Amino acid sequence: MRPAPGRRRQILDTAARVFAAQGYDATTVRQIADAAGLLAGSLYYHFDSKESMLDEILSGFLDSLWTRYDTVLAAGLRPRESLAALVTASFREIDRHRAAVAIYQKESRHLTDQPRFGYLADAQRGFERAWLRTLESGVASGDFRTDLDVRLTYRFVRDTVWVAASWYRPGGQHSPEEIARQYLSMVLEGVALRDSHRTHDPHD
Amino acid sequence: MRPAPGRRRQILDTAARVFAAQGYDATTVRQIADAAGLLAGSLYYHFDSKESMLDEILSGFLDSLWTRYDTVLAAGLRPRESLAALVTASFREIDRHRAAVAIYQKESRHLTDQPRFGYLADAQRGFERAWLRTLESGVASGDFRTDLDVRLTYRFVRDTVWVAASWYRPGGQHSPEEIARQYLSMVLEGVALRDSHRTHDPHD
Amino acid sequence: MRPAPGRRRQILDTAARVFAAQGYDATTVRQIADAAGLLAGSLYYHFDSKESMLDEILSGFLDSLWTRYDTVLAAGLRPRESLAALVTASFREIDRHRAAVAIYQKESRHLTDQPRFGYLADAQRGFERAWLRTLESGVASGDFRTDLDVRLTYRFVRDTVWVAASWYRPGGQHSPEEIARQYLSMVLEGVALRDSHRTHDPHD
Amino acid sequence: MRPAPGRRRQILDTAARVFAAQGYDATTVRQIADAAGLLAGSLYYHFDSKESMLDEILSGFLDSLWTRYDTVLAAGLRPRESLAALVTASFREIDRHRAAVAIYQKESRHLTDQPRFGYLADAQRGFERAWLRTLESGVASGDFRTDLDVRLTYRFVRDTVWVAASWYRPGGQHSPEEIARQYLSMVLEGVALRDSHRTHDPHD
DNA sequence: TATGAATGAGAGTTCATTCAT
DNA sequence: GATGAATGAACTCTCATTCAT
Repeated sequence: MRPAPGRRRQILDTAARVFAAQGYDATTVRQIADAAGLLAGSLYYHFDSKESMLDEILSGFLDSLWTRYDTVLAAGLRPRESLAALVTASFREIDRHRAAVAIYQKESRHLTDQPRFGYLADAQRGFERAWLRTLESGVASGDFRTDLDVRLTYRFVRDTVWVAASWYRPGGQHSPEEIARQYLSMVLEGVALRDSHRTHDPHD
Repeated sequence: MRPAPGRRRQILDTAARVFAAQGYDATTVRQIADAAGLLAGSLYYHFDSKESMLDEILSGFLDSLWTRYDTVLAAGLRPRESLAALVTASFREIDRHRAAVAIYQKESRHLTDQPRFGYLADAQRGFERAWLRTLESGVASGDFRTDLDVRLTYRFVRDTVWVAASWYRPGGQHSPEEIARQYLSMVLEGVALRDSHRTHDPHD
Repeated sequence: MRPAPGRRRQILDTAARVFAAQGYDATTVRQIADAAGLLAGSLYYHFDSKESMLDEILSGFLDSLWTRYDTVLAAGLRPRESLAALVTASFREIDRHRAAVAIYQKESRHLTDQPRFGYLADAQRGFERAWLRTLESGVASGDFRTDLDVRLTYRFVRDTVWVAASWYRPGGQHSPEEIARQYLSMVLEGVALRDSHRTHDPHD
Repeated sequence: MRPAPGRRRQILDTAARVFAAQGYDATTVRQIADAAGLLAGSLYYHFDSKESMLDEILSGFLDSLWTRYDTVLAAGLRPRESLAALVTASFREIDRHRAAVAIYQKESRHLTDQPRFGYLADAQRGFERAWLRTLESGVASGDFRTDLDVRLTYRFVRDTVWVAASWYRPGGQHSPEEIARQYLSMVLEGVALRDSHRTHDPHD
């Protein structure tokens, strides 16, 4: 009698894993069905198209991500702390939705044109606004360097975080928080040795 | 009026552009043919298959890239200079082979399994060796920080450079050298403001 | 109303008929589909490929044929009876698998090179062994003539039987047994009139 | 200045060889061109289509064959000698036009429908008339057996000769005349041993 | 005579999707 | 909820043929 809410989720997770591994276009619904243990046709009882699976995967991930981002942005933290919180939140989402993140990175660019995926462009604009605001207020407050192109810096920070999804394996030796800390250290303090590194650990 | 030794190249460049924009699997040979100004079937006069176009695009790019990397690695530079030279060479290649780089990033992961694209895995191992060696000798020489996970740093530097291909547009306001300089500054010195930034420009 | 375990068979029989009539290469899967009453693409729900249909047709025929031949060869008949039994069995198979036999004759020569159809060469060798053994023991026993090249005779008997598939129509005026009897009479006794033919029918 | 009459012939012979080996439909004009040492497009300087090559091969063979048959039929031989002469003429043609004969046997059945190849049906009817007349006059003269179905006997004799083309290799150990003699002996006298075989060789 | 490049029709095959059971 | 069979559009690729050079 239960409509089996778990089955849907399970199929969707399977689909996400396969999409992430092979690419959306290169994945056939049969492969998803095989991996989920039913026949291709049966998927259409749960979803009305392959595209709608993709849609649900991506929008689910973005919803979850924005919930976290909004919390951070609403907290009124100082620029450095805000940036740290955004990065940490991002790595936590990579940890939880690794497949979705990988799909997002591979497919989002050419999906944004389709009306159905208009929210991808919205999200993109949202990211840009959030990061830029954080960076600019950091520059204003004297937390961040002035001599860098702020758009370039924005891209640098953004990419720096998200590409980690392409190699990060949940359950590996690094926790998302640990990775976030190291990434933040590199982004903020740089890779080159300097005096401060000799005397004390630059990250708390 | 020459019967076109360049026709092959022109078709290949077109294919690369379309692959980069839409993804390899999502691109049809008709789209390539349309963009190149001939019929789909006519492509097969010049190339064996869609896959062999991809092959030629990727291997051409990697050959070119390794030629530059090898020159840098053979120069015996000090770690900081070596890293700077590798980054600059990378941005120059991104500038020259933007489409190929984008394709490489999107498709290489799932292509490495196929024997035909085995050289992708070779290249990957080569990158790893080159970057790690550079970073490790920099750590040993006191140029780079000791408190960072070197593998993590390798991935950070590597990805940080290559994702730029996803937004970089040749002919824009930044030359590859200029972008390389700013990236290097961020990677080496960090984004956060510190004393040295106040008094003088740490790069050039 | 059964969902059709017979559908596969029916499609395969249709394919065999079309292959026999037009030749394998000249037959399109669309023609097969039309004749079977479905769309071309739907054939691939039942079969892997056009080639696998051919494979199944030929191997099915050869299996059936060898079942009969083995029975005859294991019976330990005297050479004349053995030859008669092989010929009769052959005509019965022609009657039952006319299309497959026609395909076998037209296509087998150039298929034997392909690994997938290696069993065709095996069958060929098996035929040769069976017929030669029968003929040679008949020569030894004094049943068959000594003055003929035994390999030439083997080919004569073999071909003489199988080409009949090219004009034989099941359900015509001659039963396979009747045709076998007349063929055997011609092969064994010849077409020319001789004394024995004047006085009595040499074959009962 | 010579239009190179030899080149045409050479290409046509090459085409015949390839058609015979692989089947007409399975042969591409490129394969013919490769084997003849020019490019596919260049064939169309000599012939106006692939089909016209086939046409020329088959009609050339049939013209040659009928020239010989007509000579035999016009000679007013007695039935046995006439049959012997036809069989011998056939084996000589197999020897001279092996490829054409093989093509004729494989392809003629489904070509007869096409208007262009109407002469194949004519030839078929001509064969039937010639052989039947010979056999019937032999039956009437007491040379051939009465107790056999004359149409079946016709097919038997006809097939018996022509399938030899499928294995005969010119320049092998048997001359066409030798093969004709043995075939005639089998067809006329049979394979079974009888008194006459013990005392003298039935064929001169 | 031959080449190189292209055409255009059609081949085998794949695949998302539908639907009666 | 799931299956088995089918659809129909689109795909990659092949190939006979054309034609300017």
